[in-house]
Amino acid sequence: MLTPERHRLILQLLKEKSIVKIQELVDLTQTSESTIRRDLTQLEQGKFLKRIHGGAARLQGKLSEPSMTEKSTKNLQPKRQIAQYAASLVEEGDCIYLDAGSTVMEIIPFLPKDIVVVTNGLMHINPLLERNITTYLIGGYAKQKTNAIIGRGALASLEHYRFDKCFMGVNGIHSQFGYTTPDQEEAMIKQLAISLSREAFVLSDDSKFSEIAFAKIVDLHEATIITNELDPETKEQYMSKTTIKVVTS
Amino acid sequence: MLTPERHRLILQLLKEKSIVKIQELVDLTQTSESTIRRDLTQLEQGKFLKRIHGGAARLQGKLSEPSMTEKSTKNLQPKRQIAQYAASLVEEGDCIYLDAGSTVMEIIPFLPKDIVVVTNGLMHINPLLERNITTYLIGGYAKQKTNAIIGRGALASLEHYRFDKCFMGVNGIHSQFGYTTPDQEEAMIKQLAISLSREAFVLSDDSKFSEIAFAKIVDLHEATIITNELDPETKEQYMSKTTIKVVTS
DNA sequence: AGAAAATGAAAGAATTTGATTGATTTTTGA
DNA sequence: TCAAAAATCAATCAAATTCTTTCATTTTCT
Repeated sequence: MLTPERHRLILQLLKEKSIVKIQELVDLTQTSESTIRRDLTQLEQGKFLKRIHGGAARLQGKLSEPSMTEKSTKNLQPKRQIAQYAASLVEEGDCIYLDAGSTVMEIIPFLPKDIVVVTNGLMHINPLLERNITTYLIGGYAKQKTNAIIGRGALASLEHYRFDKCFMGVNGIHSQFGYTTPDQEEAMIKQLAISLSREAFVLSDDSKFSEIAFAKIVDLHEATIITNELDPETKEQYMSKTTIKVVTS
Repeated sequence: MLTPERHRLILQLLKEKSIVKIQELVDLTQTSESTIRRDLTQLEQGKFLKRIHGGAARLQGKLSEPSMTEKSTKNLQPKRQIAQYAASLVEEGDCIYLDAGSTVMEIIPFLPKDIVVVTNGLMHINPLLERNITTYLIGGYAKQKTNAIIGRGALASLEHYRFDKCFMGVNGIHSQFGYTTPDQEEAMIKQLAISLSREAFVLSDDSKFSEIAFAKIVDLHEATIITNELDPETKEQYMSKTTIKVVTS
């Protein structure tokens, strides 16, 4: 991994955590402790962070919102592992579709730069543009709650594209009904995007496996699930119907 | 657990409790009594708290209150005056187009709620959704520099709409060539949006009137210029070709 | 290929930590 | 009130962790 890439990852993590341990960064970047130490030294010289014994701390960041943020960061680790693996599937030159949603957003820092991204996720735009990734946005109705573009116009807009791969988030995965999401409109977008892709991937941490179905959106056969730990019973239940890639820490 | 992280937890607990016992902190941080004592000593030296027998107490003055940044006075900038007037032209039930750009964005706080907005400006989305205004986004290529959606897809996406009014920003206004903008792609979007509107308005403070033309985008006849002060000579120069509404303070 | 830069590993120095000990303070109970 | 008991405290030390420095190896650039 290139130096600027590592630096970017480190600073990104610091935006969320305010304090990071060396070991976390070693895991995140898959490099040695020495390299991380060198990175931290450089970043400190550039006044991007402050080194502390055992890791690094954010400089100007807000120290005053631990309760909510702290909780979300604990749930962030599996999400990020999944995202990192998913991003490794993307090859240079690919044209990919990114579904709206926080899980899928985690992919962005790990994506190669020389690709084209199409998305209906408003939250994705800034991180993508900051990385200088060519980005197309689906047109249509802007839904406030999920920051997604949906509706009839979105479907029409989406139809003009074809994708090498698409990465979808879901609210739940149901062994019989398929991937579920509470909004029929969003479901239609997801389904269309999947049908426009040569390969489809669903990002889901284990909490999403449940037997509560809201809206059937697509048969399990058509996509690969990328998830973290999964108890054997659940896995067996799904394995006959779909491909499951389990990302371990 | 890293030292600053413990310190943060201790101070946070002190915000809620005003007095904390050593044992509470041991439980909270999962460390030893010795460590907590050392932490308290350090935090007392830094004047963050006062040690008391059995624990620590919050001290009176709150240093941690970064005084709220003073909201801008009632001194309305020209941009805002123009925006406020422009917004007053919008009636309930209207469907309007908002061009990308910071000048046009100023309109948003003044818009009536019961309208439909279509835009190619990524920066507009959040303020619009926060006001619960129904918002549609044009699809297409996301241009980083101006945070605008442009390109062939954007034109196609735009074509499906019709507007009661549209509000455009410009880089310059040229008496002969018309409204100018440095990007041909953006110019095409602007031109199409204007042609799809029953009425078109151009928002421009006086600094935009200049004789430097980059790209002609539309005849002056088709739109009304909303601007602030304008010297008589300039005004006369344009008046025969377009409608000018001058907003005064 | 050769030079320059980046990387990973290792050794010793420095820091942090937890347990212990004895001193000090607070509480208890007659 | 006073002394014993209990709780808290500061000081110390050894173990664990982390840090810096150094050097050989790999990668990258010319």
